[in-house]
Amino acid sequence: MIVETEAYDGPNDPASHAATLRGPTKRNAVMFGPAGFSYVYRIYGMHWCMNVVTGPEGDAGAVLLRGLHAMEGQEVMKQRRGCEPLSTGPGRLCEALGITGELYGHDLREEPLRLQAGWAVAHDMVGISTRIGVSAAADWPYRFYVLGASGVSRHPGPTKPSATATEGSQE
DNA sequence: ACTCCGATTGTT
DNA sequence: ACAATCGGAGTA
Repeated sequence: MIVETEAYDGPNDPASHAATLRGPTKRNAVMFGPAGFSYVYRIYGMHWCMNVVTGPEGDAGAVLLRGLHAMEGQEVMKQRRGCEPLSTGPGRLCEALGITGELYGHDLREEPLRLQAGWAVAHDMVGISTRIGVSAAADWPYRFYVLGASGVSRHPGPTKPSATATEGSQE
């Protein structure tokens, strides 16, 4: 169950891998395609991160998967990870699920990796904060997470005091 | 061809 | 606070 995500709004978003580019590159090409496909990329030369492409074709929107609450398969996940936590954070999440670059552009309606509808989450259970690890558009409140859920990388929000962004404390 | 640095994680 | 580690993107 996905409990933490971050939104990236393509060319409109300075923090997106599709920002400021005239068009698709080899890496971000899948984001310009239809929704429901996976955008997997390598970060810091060692970790994989996965996005779900969103929006109509040509929009290059994507949602980064940052936190997962395992409901089953913990044993396999633990075997892949080798240690805890299992799927807290985008890199760990991919390692726990065995997601690699081979799944770039994968149709998430098909095996071996499918995205299925979960349960509605009440508004007062959704925390909002700035995105983690991004320097551009650092004040955009595009991170969403389930309050108190296990699998969320960080509950408080931004490390910096800023607090200009909407926090999960209210609403 | 060359340099810079990142949507991270784990250790010091 | 800092290292690990490498390919994408920008510059020459």
